[in-house]
Parts: sequence; structure tokens; C-alpha cells
Amino acid sequence: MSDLLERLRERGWRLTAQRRVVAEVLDGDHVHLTADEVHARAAERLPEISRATVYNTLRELVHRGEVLEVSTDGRAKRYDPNAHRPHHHLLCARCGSIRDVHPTGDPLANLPAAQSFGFTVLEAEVTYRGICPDCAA
Amino acid sequence: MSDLLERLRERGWRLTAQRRVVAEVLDGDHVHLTADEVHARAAERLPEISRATVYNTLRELVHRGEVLEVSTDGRAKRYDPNAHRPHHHLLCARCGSIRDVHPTGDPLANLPAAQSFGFTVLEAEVTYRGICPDCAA
DNA sequence: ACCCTACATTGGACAGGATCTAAGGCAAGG
DNA sequence: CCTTGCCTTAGATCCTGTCCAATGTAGGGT
Repeated sequence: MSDLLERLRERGWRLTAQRRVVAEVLDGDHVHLTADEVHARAAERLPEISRATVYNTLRELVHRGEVLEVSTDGRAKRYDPNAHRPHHHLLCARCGSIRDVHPTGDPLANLPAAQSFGFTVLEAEVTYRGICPDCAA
Repeated sequence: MSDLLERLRERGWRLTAQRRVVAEVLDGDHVHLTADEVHARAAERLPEISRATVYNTLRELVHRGEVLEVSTDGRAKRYDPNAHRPHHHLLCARCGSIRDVHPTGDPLANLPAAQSFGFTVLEAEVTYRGICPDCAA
């Protein structure tokens, strides 16, 4: 994750304690925190950090393609640091928890040209929905 | 759409002017209105209709499987009356317009059991993103 | 045709998520 | 080490959606 910060700094991103903490909190696999969760964890290390800064930083990271934003059906968006390896998501319909998945095949190939309505199709995102082990119990 | 209302009435759904208007507004192909848009159009015919009733009715229709709820971005959910033929969506990244598409293959089959993390997987939803002809021009 | 009653509708309050604003703070180049 | 312009902050505000208590009404029963 320090790579990330270095990379961004070289692109003119001012490096602050707040941004560093947000990036650190997001680090890891299968991390899909809401903005509020990011704020809570960041505040453990940097108590004064504000919600607005967390939102600003997350928005920046998404915009620069370093973090994925995952909208989960009306609940709070979740933020996924695993933006560089393409993948899809498995979502618990009950509690909203998320796992990264790597399905076989290419969904883009399953959309016949006749179905494109003249669109330039850029990507396909697959969301699997189900009930997680915790919620099934 | 009158079929729909008949069907629901037979299942004990009380038929009111408000519900009729909401169902009428939703009728058609490639219709993906937000709750607020449904309310606005319904109010053209039935000025006193309240937002709460529109939300209630949409929730009921979704719950009974007559209408699909589509959460595109993190913005307002959209409601799709085409619930009986399974399909997916093609979304313009620029203007947000939506088209129904029918890709080949079954995305559910592309998720190996080893990837399920103990979830009971219920459905797979594919969202294609691109640029529509109007926005490309 | 008329009542009853359970179910629907209403408007306004409320809640959660996210954005905006204006004022003060601070990274980093000079 | 100073200056400048970007960052951060707290709190207001917006947007979407839900909840509530009071009122209205569809439609079965008589």
C-alpha cells in the first residue's frame, strides 16, 4: 500500500496524515468497508479525522482508479482496494457483506452485437447474490 | 398491464386508484423509472397521490415479483416492469440511460462452488456499461 | 343498496448516506 | 523557513427512503 501512496505523490497528490491512514485502513484482501467503517478505523489511529475527509479521500482514490466503489442495493457503498486485478462480487442479500469472486468465462462475450443498441460496450460487472454462512445459521 | 392488476386482485390485493395509476405508469418496454419519476408521472393523472403510497406500491410489486428493482449507481433505485422474462442491463456510463439485454449463457454456471465461500447463491446479475449512441455523438 | 371493517392512503417527521461550505491548517517547493 | 494553494474540519444541507398516527375507502357480507 505504501507503493500506492508513493505513486500518487509522484502524480502530485499531497501526502497528509489523514490520507495515509485511510489508505492503510483499506489495505488487505476481501476488504469491503463502508465509508463509515473506514472513518471509524481511521479514527482509532487519528482521532480528529473527519468524515468529510474520509469521503473526499475515498472519492479521489476511486477517481484515480486505485479503489473500487461497490454499490450494494440501497445500503452504504463499500470500497474495495483490490482494483488492479479484475474480479466480481458475491453479496449477502441479508447483511450486505461482500466477497471477491473470480468466475470463469467472459461475460462481455455473452452479449451479442445485436443486443448492443448501438452502445460502445466497455465492461461487464457480475453481482452474485445469496445468503452468507453467518446469516444462514 | 391490466392483466397484472386482475391477477393481483385475485390474490387479495385491494385495487385502488393509486395502485392502478402506478401500474399504468410503469407499463412499457425499456422503462426504468426512479420512485420519484413514478410519483411525478402518477401525479399528472392523480394529483393527490403521495410519495409514501408510491413507495409502498413499488415495494409491494417488487415483493410479489411483478417489478424488478435495479440499483444502478449509488443513486435512486430504478423500477423495471419487465420482471417475467429474465434479463440484464446495459447502462450508459455518461447519461445513465438503461436498456434491457438478453445475453447468452448462464452467469450462475460460471461461479465454481469453490468460489462460493459457503454462500447459498441465489442469483447473478450482469450490468454492462458503455456509451450510448446519443452520448457518443 | 348499504354498512363494516380491515386494509390503504396521506403528509409530515425522521433516518442514513453522502455532499457542500466557509474558515482555518499545513505540505512541500522555492 | 516562508508562502501559497491545496487539505481538513465541523456542521449544515441534500437526497432517498421509511415510519407514524390519523383519515379514507374497497369490497365482502347482509
